[in-house]
Amino acid sequence: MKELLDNLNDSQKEAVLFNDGPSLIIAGAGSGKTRVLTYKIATLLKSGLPPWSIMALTFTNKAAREMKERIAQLVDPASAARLWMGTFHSVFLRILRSEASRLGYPSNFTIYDTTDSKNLIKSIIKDMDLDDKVYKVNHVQGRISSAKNDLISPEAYAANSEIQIEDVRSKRPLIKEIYLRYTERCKLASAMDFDDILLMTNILFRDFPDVLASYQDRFNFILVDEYQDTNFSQYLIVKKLSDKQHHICVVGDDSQSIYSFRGANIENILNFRNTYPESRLFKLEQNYRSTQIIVEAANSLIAKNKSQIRKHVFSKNDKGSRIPVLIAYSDLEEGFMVANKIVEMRLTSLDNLNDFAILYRTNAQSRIFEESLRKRNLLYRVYGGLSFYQRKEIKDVVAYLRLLLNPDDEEAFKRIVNYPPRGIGETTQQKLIAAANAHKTGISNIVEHPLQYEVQLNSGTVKKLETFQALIQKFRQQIFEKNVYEIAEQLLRESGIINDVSQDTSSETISRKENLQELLSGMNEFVNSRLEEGNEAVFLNDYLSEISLLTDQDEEKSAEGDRITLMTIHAAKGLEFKNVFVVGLEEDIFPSAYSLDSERALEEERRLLYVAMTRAERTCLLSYAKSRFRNGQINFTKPSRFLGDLDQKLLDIPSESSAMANTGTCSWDEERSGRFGTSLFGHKSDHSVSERSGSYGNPFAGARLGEQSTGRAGSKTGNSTNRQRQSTTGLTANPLSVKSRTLSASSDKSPVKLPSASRPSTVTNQSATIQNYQDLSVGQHILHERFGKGEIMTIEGKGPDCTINVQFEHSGSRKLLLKFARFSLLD
DNA sequence: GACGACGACCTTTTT
DNA sequence: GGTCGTCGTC
Repeated sequence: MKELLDNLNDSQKEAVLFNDGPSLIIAGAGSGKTRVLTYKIATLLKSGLPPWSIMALTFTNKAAREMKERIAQLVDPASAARLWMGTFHSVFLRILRSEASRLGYPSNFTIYDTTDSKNLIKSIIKDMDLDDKVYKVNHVQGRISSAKNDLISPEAYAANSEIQIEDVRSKRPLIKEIYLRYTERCKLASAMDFDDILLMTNILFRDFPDVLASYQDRFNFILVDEYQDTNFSQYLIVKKLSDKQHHICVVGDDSQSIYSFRGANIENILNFRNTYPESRLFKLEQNYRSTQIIVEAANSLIAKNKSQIRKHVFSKNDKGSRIPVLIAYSDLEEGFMVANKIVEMRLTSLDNLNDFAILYRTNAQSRIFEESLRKRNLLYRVYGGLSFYQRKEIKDVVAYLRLLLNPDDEEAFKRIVNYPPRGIGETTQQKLIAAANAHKTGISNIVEHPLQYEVQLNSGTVKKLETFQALIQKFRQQIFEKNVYEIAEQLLRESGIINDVSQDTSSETISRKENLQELLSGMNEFVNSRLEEGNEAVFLNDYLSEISLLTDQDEEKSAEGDRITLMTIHAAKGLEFKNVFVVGLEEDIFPSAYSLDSERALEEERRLLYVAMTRAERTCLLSYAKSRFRNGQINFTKPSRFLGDLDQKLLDIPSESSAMANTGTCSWDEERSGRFGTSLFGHKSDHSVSERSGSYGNPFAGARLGEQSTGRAGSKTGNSTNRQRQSTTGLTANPLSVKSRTLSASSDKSPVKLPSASRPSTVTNQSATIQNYQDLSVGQHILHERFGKGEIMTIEGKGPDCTINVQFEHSGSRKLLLKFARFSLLD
């Protein structure tokens, strides 16, 4: 016990040792939060508390697994295994399975994942004859999900005037009806969605006080990690469970609350002390991870947020060096700069590729970095995106398995009743489901006795259904006789899936086959490891329960050697890397365009950057591009306002790039000022500020004001066509793009002749097309809007049809058609 | 009912 | 640029 505590600093020790009542541990980034949690649990175990009386709730399965491992080392593996430790969803799913009957569910109920939910909502919208352009699935699903997280039933939803006003105002008054039907359909299908797991737990505890009491007695101690990311539903579960013994300890950092989009409520942590007035507060403020400069910079950023718990995170590590800001002309160049920087850093250090992470706001941003890293022969690994279990072929097999276990699983049924094709199409499915709904019964009754329920089917269809049923029944009889692997393997063959996948041999189907193979071996592994753990038998239900809550986050495939990590910032939470690139620091990306209309959302974006920066141990680098290819066109971007929030003293902004900026894009500010006069904007243009700022001042402050006050109103309306045009010309310059050629034909008419006179002052106009073709010569240096700096290698043809070959510094060599190419001359 | 072509819309973030 | 859904044809 004593040795245990020797590894902790004073404030950590205090937090670990206080177990007499509720406590809140505010743990700054890198302050050893996990350590405190594990040591606390270890201490509790060593003091004699049985492991099954401790509930520890984490945010991801991975976090739970890691903590278990550490506790296994600190105490012993057997105790660690018996802890009730896991995500909210997995822990309460376990409880729900054993109490399901009280809620009117069979214990083998299905978990609908988000795709299932959306599909169901989609079909309800269709059933109701609503316009799916107005009732967008994502929106409706979001409304329902937040209602559930706020514990608002369909009835309460309909009765809540505030909600109703909102829905009516957004022209979607019938969401209440969709919600109601959705709930009924889930019930008929014996299915719960993710939110239901928490909602149903609350209902269970509300309606069955005896059940609640038994769990209150059972769990002596409840710990919650990442408390800042809990939602109301989770808050209430924890509150109720701990109401008797008051042994609750929550750990979190309000500065790292980044999940409000899925209902997380930062108020939970901010108000903890009101909820538990007798609680103790502990603060862990020493950051052991990062350099002083990184910590200070992150502090300077987060200080711009209004709502937070006061704390002072500090580091006693090396001071470190200032935070480099990489400025690129285009998204493409940003990729090259980052890749080059990594190469450069590895020349002067012994860092492995594992020591580097590229963190971005959205998954879509990964591609460019993948390309640039590939070109540099740097190995990398992309996290996120489509999880293994979300792939079509995998979901198909899983749907079969789900249907075996739960015959009423409507979404699984729809998915596979006609896959592989067996002549039971849309129409038949519709009839079956309509009948199920009409009779308020599960789909299995209808499928087994279509004629009794007066479903109008021709005899051929009935036959086909019977054949399908026979197949399912055959396997269903085996689910508690054979293990998952055996069942799935046989099922793949007999259902015709293997056949279907093997039919054509395009490269895509090959990988589908491989995926199926991987699924099978995963099942095999699952069975074996469960047997090793001492389980007597491992069946389908165990497997499905396990994977229903699994995400790719939890895939532990990271053993594959030395690679650079690419992931979203959300995915990076809780991780640390020696060197971190935070990329795409541009308005509308980071902060996201969706966050701009609310201060709350904006603060969350700021916290997101805080999280990103504090992942770094030694070096944190920030980057942005001045133009970005998005949704099929080039957009000009503004540096993120967050760059301006950071303490400028701590940033390292290359003077060269601000000099380059003057010749390039920034000239549009001169133009703008020239035409309209500075007074209109009431501030200096970006670059004139940044010019001064080499050593002092805030180069981004101007940018921020600028984009807010001038609005890009002008460019949004009148000039948007110009922008599009520009994107086509941009593409034309790209020899790889075939499509663009056809596009450029249509825009041919105007842009060529427009140059100076008739065009309004826009970005487009600035690094304008070159009119005096004779000015060009081989060897001339140019600055291209998208490709950056380059040198002209050859010139071919004359006049507007002249093409030049340019060797770009970071974008390779490209052929540019002069009349379209947008660049300015250097030298 | 299956398949292929075309067009719309898209992008936060995930248990 | 990529995916998903719709529409038209066989």
